[in-house]
Amino acid sequence: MSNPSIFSSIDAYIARCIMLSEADYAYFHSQLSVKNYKKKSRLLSAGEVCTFEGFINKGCCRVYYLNANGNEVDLYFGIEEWWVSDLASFSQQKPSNLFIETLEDTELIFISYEAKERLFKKIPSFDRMFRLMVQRTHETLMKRLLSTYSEPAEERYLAFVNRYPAIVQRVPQHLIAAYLGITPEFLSKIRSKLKSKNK
Amino acid sequence: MSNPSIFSSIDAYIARCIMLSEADYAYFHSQLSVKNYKKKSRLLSAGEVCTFEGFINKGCCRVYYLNANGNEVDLYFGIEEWWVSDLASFSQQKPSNLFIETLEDTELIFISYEAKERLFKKIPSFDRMFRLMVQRTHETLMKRLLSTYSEPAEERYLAFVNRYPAIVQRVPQHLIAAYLGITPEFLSKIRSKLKSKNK
DNA sequence: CGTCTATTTGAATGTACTCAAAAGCGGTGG
DNA sequence: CCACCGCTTTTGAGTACATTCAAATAGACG
Repeated sequence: MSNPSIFSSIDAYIARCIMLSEADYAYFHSQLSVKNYKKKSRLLSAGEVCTFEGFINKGCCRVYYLNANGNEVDLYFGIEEWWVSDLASFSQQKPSNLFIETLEDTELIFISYEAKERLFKKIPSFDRMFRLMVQRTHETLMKRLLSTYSEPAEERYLAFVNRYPAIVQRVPQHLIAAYLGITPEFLSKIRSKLKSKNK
Repeated sequence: MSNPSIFSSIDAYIARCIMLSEADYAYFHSQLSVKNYKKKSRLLSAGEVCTFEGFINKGCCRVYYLNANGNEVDLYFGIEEWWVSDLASFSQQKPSNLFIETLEDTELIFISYEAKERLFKKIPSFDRMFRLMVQRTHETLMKRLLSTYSEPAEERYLAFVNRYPAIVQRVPQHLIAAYLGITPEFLSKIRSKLKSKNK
């Protein structure tokens, strides 16, 4: 390893789920690769098979979908300590429907499909780690789905701001609209309404 | 086992994901329990900790959420070979936000939290099985979220009918409306519009 | 058969969208 | 350092999708 601390963030992430020996960590690191991207780099396009799960060491990405009307819908934004991937495409090695791109200069730690399989074979507790990870994502998605069906856009926006204040600072507003499933114009109107309320 | 074939459906389900020995299956079965419920039985209420994952051997259930306005939103309907649970509540042993109830007389195969942990310990490939299971659910949820943001209610209804024809037959229409995130009145209007179209 | 619940229909309303145009903001080059 | 360009955000008018409320009809079950 050129820089002994480059994996410190991902190691800390792992350590919250499972216990690994020094040797396990060394093997884990041997299966990873690190890469830097400029702002607005495309990491995945719909139609490609997603070849990686990427841990954001530094930077910001968005994962989005292009619907039949040509509108982008943002699935989520990732900052430090988030993973970006299309799990469906990656795990089944089939073409993706999603796009992933960087919103800032970004340093990613990659794990490939083959490396992940090797990891599962050599260190079975990674099965558990990734299961817990997917479970958490699942819970988040479910809550989002429920709030979409239960709350008007204004409340969903407030909940988003409240839950992801760091992301609101870093992501342009029209992308947040695309995440909330509303038009940028409408989000702007919501914001101006909220502003006049709080005065 | 009183009835040697009672687990045949769940065994077939498992076999699609992982390979198990006869002994493994025997142990697996020893960790399960089977229970029959009448129509409209409540299996879980919001506020309770979800103590089980339930595999539907026979019957039909719904998993739903009660929002702040007192409206029910259906997360999904389960028929034979589906699992019903609140994974977030179950896996973290914290109070649920969901309700689960039967829509027909239903036979469920239960696995408790402790039994599942024992299973993971004794047969680690179950970690993999449940990871794959959550991954599939994750993919389904994601598609649903995207379609909610991309398609009007009419198309979502058609997609639902197309994807789950068996469920449409068995679940009352106002619950399908609650799944689609629309009012029963509006679903009725969509249907009558579709009917006049296809004549 | 009667009761209870589910579905349909209609009118009025509201939330969010489309389209168009103006204003703001950030970066880049002269 | 300012001017300009492109992109983001705001604002407004008209429209569409979906809701609410109310009432009528149809179905299911004891």
